[in-house]
Amino acid sequence: MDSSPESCACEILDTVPLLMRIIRSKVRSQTTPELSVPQFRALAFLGRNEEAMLTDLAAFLGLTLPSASKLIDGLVAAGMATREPHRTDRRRVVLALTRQGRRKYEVAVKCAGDFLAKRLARLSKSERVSLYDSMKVLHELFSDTSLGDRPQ
Amino acid sequence: MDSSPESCACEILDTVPLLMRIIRSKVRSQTTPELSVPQFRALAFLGRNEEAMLTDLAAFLGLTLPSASKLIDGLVAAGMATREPHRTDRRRVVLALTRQGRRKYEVAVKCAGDFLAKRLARLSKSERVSLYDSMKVLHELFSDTSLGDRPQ
DNA sequence: TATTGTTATACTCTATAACTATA
DNA sequence: TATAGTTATAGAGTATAACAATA
Repeated sequence: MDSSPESCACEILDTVPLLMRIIRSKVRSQTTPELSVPQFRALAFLGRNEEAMLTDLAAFLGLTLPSASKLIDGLVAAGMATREPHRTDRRRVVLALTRQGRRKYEVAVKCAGDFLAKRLARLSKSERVSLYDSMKVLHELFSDTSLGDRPQ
Repeated sequence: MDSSPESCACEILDTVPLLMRIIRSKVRSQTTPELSVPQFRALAFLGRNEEAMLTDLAAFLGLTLPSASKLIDGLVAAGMATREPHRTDRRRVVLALTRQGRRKYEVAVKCAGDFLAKRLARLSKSERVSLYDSMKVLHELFSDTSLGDRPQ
């Protein structure tokens, strides 16, 4: 069994896009047609970041400020997010999820998680231990990677 | 250390999107501004599928036929793909990569692979063995998943 | 009649440019 | 002068509808 860095990289390139397609499909089944993919990613970002401002969100999504602003228009109109002026710096807006927005996000993630867990139950205990460890290792190894991202 | 199916699913949901962002970023750095993401995915599909017809590609990309047709227009104009009439069934078109298109795809994948491999070299041998096995297991476990995909 | 694909048209998403307001 | 955000406008990308050609 080959386990060179190159072979591992190949396996990751084969497997990660497959898993991502599955996750995206399950998430979308719970959010479309209400939310676009970028809107859902915004929901996820706002769920993890308290008091985010528009510039933060735009950077995360790889969008320009005008595009992020319009995207938030949609989330606010859908009752998923709020846009408030900042208390001290009145140039900023403070973005947050509504209760409904948070719930929508949690339900979608749970749907994907349930599907994965059901499949993972087919594995042996030792396979799952190895898998769990490997995911932790990967997360640690790549969590500091900076993405030379769009927009140009 | 918890290794229930649910915990494993959580780790996958944390780690896979992170890895996917990294892979996408590296691939894009080699293909933009020439190719859009769907065009690159089309390149990958045509690289893996000989004699593909337009309907196959549209299904894989989750696009309608008109959208897939326009996307191929772009790849043909860029010299990355060819569109020929089928030999016996003259309703069909046969899609294929040009040498340049194949090369573009291989270079982009190699760039992402090199980045991953460089990082993976930091791991111990035993960590890589576990990782390699886990990727194989995941690939096997989810390779038959059908995606209830767009378009509507 | 069903299948494969294209053309015509409209809508959504995103970017650039220009602007307002605040620090 | 620099920063945070919005409005106006134009360009990609995608969908639906209507069509042509072939099986």
